[in-house]
Amino acid sequence: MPAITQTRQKATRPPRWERRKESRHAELIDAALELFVARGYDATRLEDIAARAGVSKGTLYLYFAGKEDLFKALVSETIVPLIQSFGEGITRSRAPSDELLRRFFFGWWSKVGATKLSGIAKMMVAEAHNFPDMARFFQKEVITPASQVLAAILERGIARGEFRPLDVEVAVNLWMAPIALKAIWSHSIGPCCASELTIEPDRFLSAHLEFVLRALAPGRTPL
Amino acid sequence: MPAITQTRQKATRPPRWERRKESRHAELIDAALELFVARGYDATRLEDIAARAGVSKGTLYLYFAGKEDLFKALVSETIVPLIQSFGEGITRSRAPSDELLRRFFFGWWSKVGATKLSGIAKMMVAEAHNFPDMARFFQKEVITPASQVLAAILERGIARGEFRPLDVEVAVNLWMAPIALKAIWSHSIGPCCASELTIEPDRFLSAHLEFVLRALAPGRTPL
Amino acid sequence: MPAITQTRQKATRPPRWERRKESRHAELIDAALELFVARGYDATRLEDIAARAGVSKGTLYLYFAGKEDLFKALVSETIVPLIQSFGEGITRSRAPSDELLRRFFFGWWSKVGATKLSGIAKMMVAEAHNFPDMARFFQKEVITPASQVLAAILERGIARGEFRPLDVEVAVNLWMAPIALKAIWSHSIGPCCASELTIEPDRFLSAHLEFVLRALAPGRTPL
Amino acid sequence: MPAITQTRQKATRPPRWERRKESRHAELIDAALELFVARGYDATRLEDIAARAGVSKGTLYLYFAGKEDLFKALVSETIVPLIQSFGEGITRSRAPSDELLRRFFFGWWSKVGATKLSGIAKMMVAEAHNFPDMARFFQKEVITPASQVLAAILERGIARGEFRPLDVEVAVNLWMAPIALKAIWSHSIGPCCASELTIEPDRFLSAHLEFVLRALAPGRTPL
DNA sequence: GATGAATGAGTCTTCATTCAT
DNA sequence: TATGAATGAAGACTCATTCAT
Repeated sequence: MPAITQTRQKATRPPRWERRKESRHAELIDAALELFVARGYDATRLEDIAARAGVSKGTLYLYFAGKEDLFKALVSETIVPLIQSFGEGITRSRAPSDELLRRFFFGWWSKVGATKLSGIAKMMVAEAHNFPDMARFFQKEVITPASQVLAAILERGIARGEFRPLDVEVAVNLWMAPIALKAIWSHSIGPCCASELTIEPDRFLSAHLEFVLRALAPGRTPL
Repeated sequence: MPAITQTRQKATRPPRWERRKESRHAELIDAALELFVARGYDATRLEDIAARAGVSKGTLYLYFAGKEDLFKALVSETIVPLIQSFGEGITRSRAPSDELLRRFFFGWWSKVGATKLSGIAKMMVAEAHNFPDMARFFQKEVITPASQVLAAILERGIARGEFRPLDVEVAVNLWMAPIALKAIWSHSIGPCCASELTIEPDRFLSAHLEFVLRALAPGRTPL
Repeated sequence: MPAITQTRQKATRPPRWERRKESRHAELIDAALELFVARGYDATRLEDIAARAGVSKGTLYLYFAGKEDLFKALVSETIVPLIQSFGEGITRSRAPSDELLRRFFFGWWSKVGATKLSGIAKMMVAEAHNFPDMARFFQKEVITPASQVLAAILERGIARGEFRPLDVEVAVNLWMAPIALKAIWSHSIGPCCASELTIEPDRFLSAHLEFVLRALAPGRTPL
Repeated sequence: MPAITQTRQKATRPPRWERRKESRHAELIDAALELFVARGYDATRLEDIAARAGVSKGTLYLYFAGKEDLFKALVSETIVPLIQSFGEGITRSRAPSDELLRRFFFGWWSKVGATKLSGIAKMMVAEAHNFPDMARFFQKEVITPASQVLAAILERGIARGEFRPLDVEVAVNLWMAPIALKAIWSHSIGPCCASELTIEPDRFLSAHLEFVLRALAPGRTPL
């Protein structure tokens, strides 16, 4: 019955208006993400966020309790779907471990690094001190899970003899860094400098993967 | 008797202020660095900077034209000495190239990463959008020179047959990332989370060096 | 019972603020005129203007970009209606020229000199150096038009043989001075001194008119 | 004895330094007059006054208790000599009364209107509200005495039958206005507008005198 | 629900005044 | 006496938040 009603409304009223009303929340989150990432938390005025979302200043308060609440909702809600979709397919696969590594790095780039979600990392770096609980949330929900996926791949490869044994914890730290920093950079210093300095993702990721695999290659005498 | 009393008061009671023109500048820069890094540019009040430097709000304006000027002076003045001292000794050495790499990574850590200067990187990441000229300055004066030192080491090693040929530009990008991100992290998300997550520099740098050297080891068949 | 109480409170307690967009602008201009004239531009605090207009400090900025903008709006908007209403009827009249002079002086006094608009002259004198464009605007929109009306009367009288020929330009300067200075005085030194020193407008204007007419009387041998 | 010492010092030391030390007070008054007149009381910074007088900010406080004291000293000290020298010669003269009038107007212009002292009038107009006691002082020491000189001339002329009887009090008010306003104007709106608008003093004063004399001419039927 | 006028606490900045040198 | 570094109160302006409509 409600479905019918909704359908009717959709049919009779202009659907765009209807849809907007339902998606105001998401539109505000989107606008906030863009501006917080670009200008920083303090330098972003709520009025600008509202304007970008196409609503008035007061309307924002119908959806969020205030600036801080908007910030926290933005981080939480944007990160959660990110986590769920990422890494699930990888660990269950039967493919060789080097293939899993490839999927990990390229997948991370396409699903996170290349999306505007990567801006959250920049935001968290900038605002961690002022929102420590958000920083912990970010660490717990993003850094740690992603690291665990990578760690799982490495451990699987070692267990299967595809990789040489090594300090997995440190390796994960080291090998996450290039893609994490690239994401942060692309929202901060990168856009300010001549764009030719930025290396294309494919070249970047391929080289990273190759170096990682060389470091993992078994049957070598220690250096 | 009153004279004595007065003399005593003069001796014990500290004067309302001291005349220390020479050191004020550096003290204000120091205080600003600490607070800007910790709280961010906007969230830092000039009065707090002044208080931390032990002066009043108005005094700050005797040394800097305003908040923005203080920020820019801080970045410029703190970075310049950093640049000059770093990398000079490395490129002239006759040591084996792997030894130079070690010196590079450990030297960078001790001279930059471990100092409060590393906080500038975090600041630049956060404020690049609002201070694009500073971002370009940072890129030109810090990122590029440091990258060039690393590139020079790699090219020397390749030329001398110590390293296998590879894409130096990408390699530099990839291998600077871990130490750069570690510096940024240590001023943002790191302090918010349980400290045991942070890997000690020595373990971190040693592993990084080892992996890099494995990736550079010559005489291997391509993967 | 509580419901009734609440209703009563709603009825009796005035709301924290009222929504009166249309009249706020004029109320602020009014308040600013009064205070700027009395205390001078610099010595007037925006908060006092806002308070006198019955609004808060922040509200002022919804209507004016800042102190300077308020000042300029005040001058422009207050002067324009003044110009339009003055002098129109005079020049078209068929009355004798001495009657036109009477209308000019008494009309100027009732429409300008006696109103708070005369305060603008005092303000412009005080702030001309700091707002030269406003001073030019005032000269162009007030002094010059008023002078032209007086000049037109004099020239008409001379042409019709009612007045003796004379240097109209200088005469206009000289004969505007008493009424202009009286306006300025009434907003500055006048109020500070014993009020009996101030001559009533009627006695003042009548005498002025008489002297002017004697100076204009034809058929005299030159002095 | 002290005289000898002073003479010796004058002979041995560079006299300019010596003289400056003695005239600091006057130099500060001069600098203050210029800036207060040009920019207004509030908008003038003490540091600028000190700089223009060639001393440091602190030195100003060795000569004046503060900004207000400087202002008051400036008004008092600059006006007093003005009063004493003016009008004394006029009233004792045996010349015809129209000649006295000429001396009055031209003398006032050369001794006051044309000097920087005329700026004080502009200043008083602007600051009367904030310094009412100074306004009263100005009225008492400048306006009233000057008016009395003019009134004395008129009354003498009337008594001697050179002028027709009239309302002296009003006439003085009316006939002081052009020269007073000219002085005020020359420090405010005049400098902002095209200079050709300003009439030369001689033409201005001559016309003024002529009109006044026509108004005073005896043996006329009332208008 | 939606709006935007109104608020007022908070911050940067200026400058008269003080005081160690 | 002279200096100018230091102070801190004061004021312009911003913007997150509230609320009458």
